[in-house]
Amino acid sequence: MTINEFASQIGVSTATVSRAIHGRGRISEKTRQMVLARMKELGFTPNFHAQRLVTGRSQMVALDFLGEKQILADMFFVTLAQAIQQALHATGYGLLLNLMDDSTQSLLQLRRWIKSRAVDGTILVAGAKVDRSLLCELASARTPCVVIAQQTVKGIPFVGSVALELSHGARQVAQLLVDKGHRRIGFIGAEVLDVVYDAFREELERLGCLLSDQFVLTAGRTAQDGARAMAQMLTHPVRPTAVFARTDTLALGALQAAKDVGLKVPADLSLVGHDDIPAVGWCDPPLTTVRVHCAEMGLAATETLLSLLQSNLLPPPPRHVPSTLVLRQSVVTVK
Amino acid sequence: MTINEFASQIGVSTATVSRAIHGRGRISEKTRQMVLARMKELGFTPNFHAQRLVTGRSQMVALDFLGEKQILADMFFVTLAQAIQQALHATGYGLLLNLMDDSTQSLLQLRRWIKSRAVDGTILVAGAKVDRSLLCELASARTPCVVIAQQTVKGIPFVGSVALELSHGARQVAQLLVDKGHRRIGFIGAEVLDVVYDAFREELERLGCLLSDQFVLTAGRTAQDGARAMAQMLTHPVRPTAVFARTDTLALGALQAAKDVGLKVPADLSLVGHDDIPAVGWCDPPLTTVRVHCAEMGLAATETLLSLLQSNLLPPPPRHVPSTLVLRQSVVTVK
DNA sequence: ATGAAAGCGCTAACAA
DNA sequence: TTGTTAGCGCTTTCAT
Repeated sequence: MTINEFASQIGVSTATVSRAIHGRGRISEKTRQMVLARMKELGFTPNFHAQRLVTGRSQMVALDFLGEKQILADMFFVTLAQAIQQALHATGYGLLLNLMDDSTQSLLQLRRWIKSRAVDGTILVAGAKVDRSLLCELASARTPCVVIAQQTVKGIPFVGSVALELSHGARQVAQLLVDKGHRRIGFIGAEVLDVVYDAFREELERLGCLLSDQFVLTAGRTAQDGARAMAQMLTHPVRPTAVFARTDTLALGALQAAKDVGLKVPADLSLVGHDDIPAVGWCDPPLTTVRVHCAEMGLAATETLLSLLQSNLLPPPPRHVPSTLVLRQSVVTVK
Repeated sequence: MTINEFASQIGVSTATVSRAIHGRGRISEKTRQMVLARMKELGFTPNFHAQRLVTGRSQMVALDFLGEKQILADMFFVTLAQAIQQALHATGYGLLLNLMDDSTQSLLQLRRWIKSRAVDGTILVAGAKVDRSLLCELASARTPCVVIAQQTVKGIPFVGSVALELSHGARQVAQLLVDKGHRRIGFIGAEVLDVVYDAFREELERLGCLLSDQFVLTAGRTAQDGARAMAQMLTHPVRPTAVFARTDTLALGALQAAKDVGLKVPADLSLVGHDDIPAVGWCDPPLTTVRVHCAEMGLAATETLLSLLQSNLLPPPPRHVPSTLVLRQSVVTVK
């Protein structure tokens, strides 16, 4: 059923129907209620595309990972996407998903969606490094966009920013360990020594505790990598009393390796992970770790985007979502 | 830029541009290439909504979980959604995501999308139980829909079906255990004794091995639940030689509990999980488990939907995606 | 407060 | 082979 058929069936003009639907323009409350009631009764729903064509807005937002799904692990994704979708839904926007493996493909699709006006705005998940020129290009289409990344992005019109502040949790870990009296501290990194490592080392230094190079290892992704790193670290004549692993997966492997050489965690060795994956909640002992607040990130990104959508003029200030320490039972005061 | 402006700028009619874009209708290859080239040059992209309005098809598909996200765990979601999105992308369709918590809300949104023609079709993830009347209602809108569930759905026009055959993997586990000489076998269930349990028990019976009630426990979701169940099972004077846990999470807890009472896995007790979550690949020992093929499910669902989209006439036969056994190191021949 | 009518940008008959 | 034109279903002036 079209608005024409519907309007003539209930004996009003299409303009009146439209006014009743949107609640704007002059219309008496009585007619409005009548139209709304009969819409339900006759099951009339306006054609989405006709509305979009005439208003020029699609009421859709794209979510794109630019092929960098690894960086925000799978489990982060669901929480993030759900938070975004629900926040968008509340304001009548829909979420268009782009999960292409290849970032080039991903971008191609995104550009087409923007140029063809299929989406009004974009949420980009950028991981560690942000391609500023890409953002400038997107901005040149005058379509709002917000970037979730480890850094803030400023000074590009139409581009908002949500920064995942991993340094915060890392500093909290440093503080915790120093508070508990640890002085020989190890770090097991993922492929790259990143902002977490930097912040951790800096904070330790600030607290008067130097991170010795021999206790800093770059391991990899898997639990086996973590186990290997821990085993290697434990070959030193003077062992660390606490180890911070860049990911929970590494930490889990490290935990196993420590147990394998007869060490008790946390009695003989304190251990801290990062990410708060479910498994670290029920290993033995449950690991102290750092949590990334995905839902908050999603919400912040959505709010930023909605604000850009309403007034492209003022780019809202970057939002920060710090990671935070989750205390469990794998850290004790050093003997 | 609109098609009008573009067409007059390059000196042809809008019809010619449209023909060039879609490659149908009579048009010389020369003009076609020319138009395409100038499109790139001038950066003209047709307005999505105008196209949709006039063709009456939205080139969008909705993915909906009906608020039942628990059932397909988070990690399944990403693989599934990605497979679907990529398969859709290849045929020019976009994916509209619906992750609402509440199934009522979820349905409301879905109905609006369908009625307003915002989507051409739907992929529903239904988990264990399928609401047939709901499907009939959706079908009455004459919008294709495919259901991913544990059962097949047949006989509803416009409704396709992809069945996740968990019974297959369950039977493989039964066979494996019997092959390895196990006769006293335990089962740790999640909240409900489901198709996995049924198939497992049936297959055991078929192989001449009865599952004793005292070795069948209904535990819960968490690893702790699994640990508790295993501890209880091990209080029996005659212990099982092998245990099948309904989820890997339960199995991981059970593994810990077995170790805690001094049992070696698999030497003293064989253990099988279900779901193939990453963690079971790197625990000690790596667990034999059952894998659910999410990407295949997504692909099958998408193919089914696309076929329905092309010809609503013949509902394609239900597709089956069996779960399969993943052999690792937690099962040995019984002594 | 309500109605008439002019588009929104595109596709697809129909004409040429 | 190409152009002309009538819609697609809606919103929004501008009249009334």
